[in-house]
Amino acid sequence: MPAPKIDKAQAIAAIAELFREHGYHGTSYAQIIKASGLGKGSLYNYFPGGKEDIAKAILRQIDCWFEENIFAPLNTNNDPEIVLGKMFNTVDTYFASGQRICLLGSFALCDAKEQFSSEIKSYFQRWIKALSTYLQKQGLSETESQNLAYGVMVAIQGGLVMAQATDNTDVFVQAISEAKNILLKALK
Amino acid sequence: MPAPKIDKAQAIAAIAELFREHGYHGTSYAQIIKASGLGKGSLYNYFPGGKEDIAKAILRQIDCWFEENIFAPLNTNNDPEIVLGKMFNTVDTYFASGQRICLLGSFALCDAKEQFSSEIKSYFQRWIKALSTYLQKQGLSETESQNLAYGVMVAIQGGLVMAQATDNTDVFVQAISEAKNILLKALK
DNA sequence: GTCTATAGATCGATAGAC
DNA sequence: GTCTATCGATCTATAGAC
Repeated sequence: MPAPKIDKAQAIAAIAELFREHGYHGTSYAQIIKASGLGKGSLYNYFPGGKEDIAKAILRQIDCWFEENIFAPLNTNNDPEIVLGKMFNTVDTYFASGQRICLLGSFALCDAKEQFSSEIKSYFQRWIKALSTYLQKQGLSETESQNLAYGVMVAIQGGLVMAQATDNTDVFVQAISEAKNILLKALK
Repeated sequence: MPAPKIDKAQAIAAIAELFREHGYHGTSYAQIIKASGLGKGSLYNYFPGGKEDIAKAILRQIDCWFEENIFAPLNTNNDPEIVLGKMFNTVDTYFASGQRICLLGSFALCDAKEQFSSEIKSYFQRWIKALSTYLQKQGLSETESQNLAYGVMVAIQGGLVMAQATDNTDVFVQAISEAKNILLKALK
């Protein structure tokens, strides 16, 4: 049995960019077929549940990526300057300095809050948990750590919205830079 | 000629809530008819350009509301504690402490960025302009005023996204409370 | 000016050939 | 397992009666 011409993970990633651009309801199968390189038959073979199934696969892929590249690296005791610097760098790269949106934030705000609410909640709560746990291990109180972690998420999501709204990546870059400084200052 | 049974502005406001809930692409004429109380004929009579026309009327209504209730009151020299306190109170009420989203932020992030980009840009830039002008009149530099104003917008939009994502209004309330404190501290 | 009926296109989803 | 053809439903928009 030969390997499929188009990798499944690759197709999911391509469709994810579609969803980022047009939203969940704004994305049609016609677009999905074109972007993924898969026929409708293959799509329903891979994702029997249809569009919702595709979206959940995308959210799972994103979840895995963040687990590996953002959440897991926070599970350490290393120097805040390095650990947090790395996190914010990764965030900046992942969101292309604000040009690329957060699909979970997008789903939460507009499109598909109810449909994917458990995935959305899990994503954000695990990020907050990972970050605040790290801050606690650095000596901050539970309350302060949580508040700071929420503040970081607000800065990232707000930065993404404002970067999109004003077509200006500086807003995002500035927002996450300030968020980082607040954390480092609190740990001093 | 009798007055129309359903006020046009009232219908627009009702449809706006639909868009907030389901997004632009997620909202259908069937829902619009039901929510507005208008027939399809009336809708196309009021808004010949169809759905896009309706959305633009909504954005205009929102724009007017903010002009009157947020932007204009900033054009004063009164005490920051009062002026800014009032702005953040109005914001908190308008967005129902995070339960009600910002339609322009929603459009910017997900649905309809290109379609309404000029309306979106204008809304945010005028808010930033109004706020930073007030801050300048209170003695801050142009750069600092602008940075602070952007920070406020990031906090509001990020707070809204996170409140929706985590189903927790505290995030929003906390975010705008901090944003207010940062402004007042800078003006001290 | 507002309604109903319906057009024409596109939607998500399925069936059946290969 | 992947394709094309096509389904019924729903979409936005229009036409025509009143």
